[in-house]
Amino acid sequence: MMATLVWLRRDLRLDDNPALTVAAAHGPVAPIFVWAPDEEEPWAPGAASRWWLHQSLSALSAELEAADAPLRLACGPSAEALLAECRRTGARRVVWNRLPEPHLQGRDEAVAHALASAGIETAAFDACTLWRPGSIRNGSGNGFQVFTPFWRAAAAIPVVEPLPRPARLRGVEGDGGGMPPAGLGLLPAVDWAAEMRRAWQPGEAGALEALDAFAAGPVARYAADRDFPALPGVSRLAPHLHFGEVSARRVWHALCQGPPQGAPSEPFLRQLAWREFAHDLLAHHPKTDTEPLRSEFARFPWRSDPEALRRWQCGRTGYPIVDAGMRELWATGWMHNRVRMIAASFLVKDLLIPWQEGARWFWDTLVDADLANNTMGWQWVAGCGADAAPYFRVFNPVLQGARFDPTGAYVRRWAPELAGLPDRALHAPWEAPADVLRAAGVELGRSVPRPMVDHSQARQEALAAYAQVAAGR
DNA sequence: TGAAATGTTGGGGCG
DNA sequence: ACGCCCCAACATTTC
Repeated sequence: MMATLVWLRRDLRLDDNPALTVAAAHGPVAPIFVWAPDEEEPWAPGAASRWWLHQSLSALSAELEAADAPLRLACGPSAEALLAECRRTGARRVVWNRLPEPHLQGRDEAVAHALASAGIETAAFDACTLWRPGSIRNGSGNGFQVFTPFWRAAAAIPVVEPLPRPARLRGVEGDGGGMPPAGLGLLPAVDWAAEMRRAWQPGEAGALEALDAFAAGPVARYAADRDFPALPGVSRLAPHLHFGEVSARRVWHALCQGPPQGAPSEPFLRQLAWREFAHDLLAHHPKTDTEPLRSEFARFPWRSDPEALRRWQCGRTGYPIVDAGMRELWATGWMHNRVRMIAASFLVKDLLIPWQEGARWFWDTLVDADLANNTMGWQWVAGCGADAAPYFRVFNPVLQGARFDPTGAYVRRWAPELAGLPDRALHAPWEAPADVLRAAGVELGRSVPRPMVDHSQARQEALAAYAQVAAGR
């Protein structure tokens, strides 16, 4: 029987994988992943994403090997690699699950066209989001600009039941022994990933373990614990979802039987819906990855300050909660969401550096870097996006630290040079008496940087800059 | 999914 | 006893 190629991209799972399921129902399956970063510009995977992708492909490769349908790895261009694989296996059909990003649609259409021209049948499926892209509409048929009404409309639409993993896969006769994941060159030349290996288990098994662990406890306390970065209060599913190691539909149904509104897990389901909202927004406004959704922000008086950007990136701003967050990001490829908001607000509102610079840094360093989420998050913080935080909503890094890391456990973990300070001094060491600093071994301006800006002054300047934009509206 | 400034209220010290 | 002031606590407004 003729084999079907399954073109895997960010659906690196066997569970709830429509393309794989359809292929398996037809006969032999030849799964293939094509590494073609040029085709994803300007958003080719960043360094942290490449590390994750390598691990995830290794896991999937082992899984598919054991299932008797070995994964083929190839380098782009995608169309050429797929055509070559069709020739090699004798396949006459290629199936895949759609990617949501607007800037990738042209590539996928071109691939489909190239395959069709060669007489190859193709089929694509929706497997990334909870609700069919474009299906959440307001009364007048438009997309939503505000989350809450989006959520109300979405929650009324049932989420498709996830598919079980195919009972049995059959690979192509005598296949195996292709290029190993290392051949793609995704790993960094210098191994900086030790902390990442400790923090994560990429791959479908790791994703399902994370889901089970979250469902078994934290989800019930999510509303209360999610804002405290020192607590294990959040799911940490984002990178698994980004690479499709578990489907959003699987997560939804694992945490929700019956209607979402009123369910104990509703606070978390709402968070999953933010991901949907982000994808919806990006689909409707494909240029917002680089341009503000609110066009008046195009004339915002941003500063260019590479040195300040650098200090923010490496966690040397002098504000402990910001620096702890930026170092957690650098070490583990992830940052707690509460801290993302604080750190992002600091870059945009205290330093007046364009949100695009922050988005680019997150893109390169986050293992869960996702264009829709990243774009929406940064525009939200900057106040120029949908459902945006009004620009005057400026986070005070000292108050936020004291409120959400009251014991200092988070700051002490990621900024250990401050660990000896008493809780009270931890979030504003420059205000501590000299003897307290000495006792803690803290030398302001040496072991610990002084705050690079005065927050209350920076806030005034941010408000003035905003007034300038608002005036011209 | 803010924070600061400003306004209001009420208790207590005190002349 | 009474009015005055101070200020904490809370509410509202403003940025």
